[in-house]
Amino acid sequence: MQLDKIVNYHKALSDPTRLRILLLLCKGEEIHGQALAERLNLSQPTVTHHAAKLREAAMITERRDKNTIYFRMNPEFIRAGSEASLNFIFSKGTQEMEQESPDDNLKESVLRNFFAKDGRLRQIPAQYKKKLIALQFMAEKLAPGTVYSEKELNEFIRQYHEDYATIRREFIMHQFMYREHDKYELNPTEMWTRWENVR
Amino acid sequence: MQLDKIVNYHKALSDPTRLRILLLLCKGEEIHGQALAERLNLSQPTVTHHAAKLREAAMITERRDKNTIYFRMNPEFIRAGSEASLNFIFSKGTQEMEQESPDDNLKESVLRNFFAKDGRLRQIPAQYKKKLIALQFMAEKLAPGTVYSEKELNEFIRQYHEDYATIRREFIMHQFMYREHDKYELNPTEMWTRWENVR
DNA sequence: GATATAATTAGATGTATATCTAACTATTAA
DNA sequence: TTAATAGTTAGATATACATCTAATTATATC
Repeated sequence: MQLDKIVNYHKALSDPTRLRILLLLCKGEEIHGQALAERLNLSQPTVTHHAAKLREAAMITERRDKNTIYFRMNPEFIRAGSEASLNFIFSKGTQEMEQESPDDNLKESVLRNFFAKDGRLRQIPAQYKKKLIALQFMAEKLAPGTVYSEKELNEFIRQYHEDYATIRREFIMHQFMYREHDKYELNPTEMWTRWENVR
Repeated sequence: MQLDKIVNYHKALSDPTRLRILLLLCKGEEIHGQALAERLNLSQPTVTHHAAKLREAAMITERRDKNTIYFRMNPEFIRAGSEASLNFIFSKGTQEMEQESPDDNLKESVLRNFFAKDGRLRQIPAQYKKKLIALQFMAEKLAPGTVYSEKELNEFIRQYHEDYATIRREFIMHQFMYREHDKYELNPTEMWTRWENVR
């Protein structure tokens, strides 16, 4: 999973000792383990520990000469990780693909399986994605710009399901509708919950 | 301390749940707490917990409407943190200032206090920075390019201090000298331990 | 004032991890 | 082969923190 790599990148950099090690290496010089331990006032095993983490994240490279292991910074990987992280958070690259079609097959199957032939909702789907599909399907039947009283809205929902209270709450919860002083109104569709970017 | 801010930035991003929250917010939409909790399959307190961390790192902003708190991503700060982190690691900006003068006052005082009038080292400084100053002072008296036998080097060090074994080891440890088959040679001064970037 | 809803705080629990000392391994050199 | 040196591994300890449930606070509405 992509996410874990990003997490590991930031874990590697979220410790003051490791940052200080990188700082010591940032001039490009090589420094060996014992020298690091002494400079940082740490034991050798602790240096080994941090070196392993930095190596796993490809932030340093190592060279052996006799008994001594010299560390050197790997700046390209540090920069690359930073960029990958930003791209991930801002969803560069994957955004376009997932923007469209929230799984049309799923939508079809939910409409087929959860709604009876007479249009009523058999049961409220428990699974998150499916529930949203059912909610959206019903919300689309409401008139944009119209202000509904609670009573009117209950009546509307009752066309589909007896448990209007739950569904009314879900409409609010997932931002299909907005409530003010017991008056209900459809939100603009841009605000309707999106599930494409959940992953 | 500057270091802590960088650590906190990466801590904020080193948890999969928080990354998923940012991912949900990355389209610029607002999402409120309960919706986040449901989407991520977490309890509301857990969302509060993560929201607090993200807010501390200025990665999200919050807006209250009635009882509900809506979160929105703060992309500028996420990018700014990334840049600040790289600048810190690669020591942009501070590098020039600290490049010079490893604390000339300290150097003077060490040379004055630890070396006698006849030039001998009274005692090996225990404090790291001071020890390096004393070592460097002595190392500078060695001839670059010259290969010393262990005996010769011991004699040289003895000019300064009886404990030539310790000082010889320190010369190696801190990369003032290099040893191969009992032959000792001065390292190029670029390799001499630098302390400017320890902080 | 009473009730409902959203969020926060408190406290418990389990896991992750930074650090140390002691023991061990690997490499070099006498 | 033995001794010395650098590094690693094992195990202990303490702290950080992600998560939950239960109780509390804050806001809005009747």
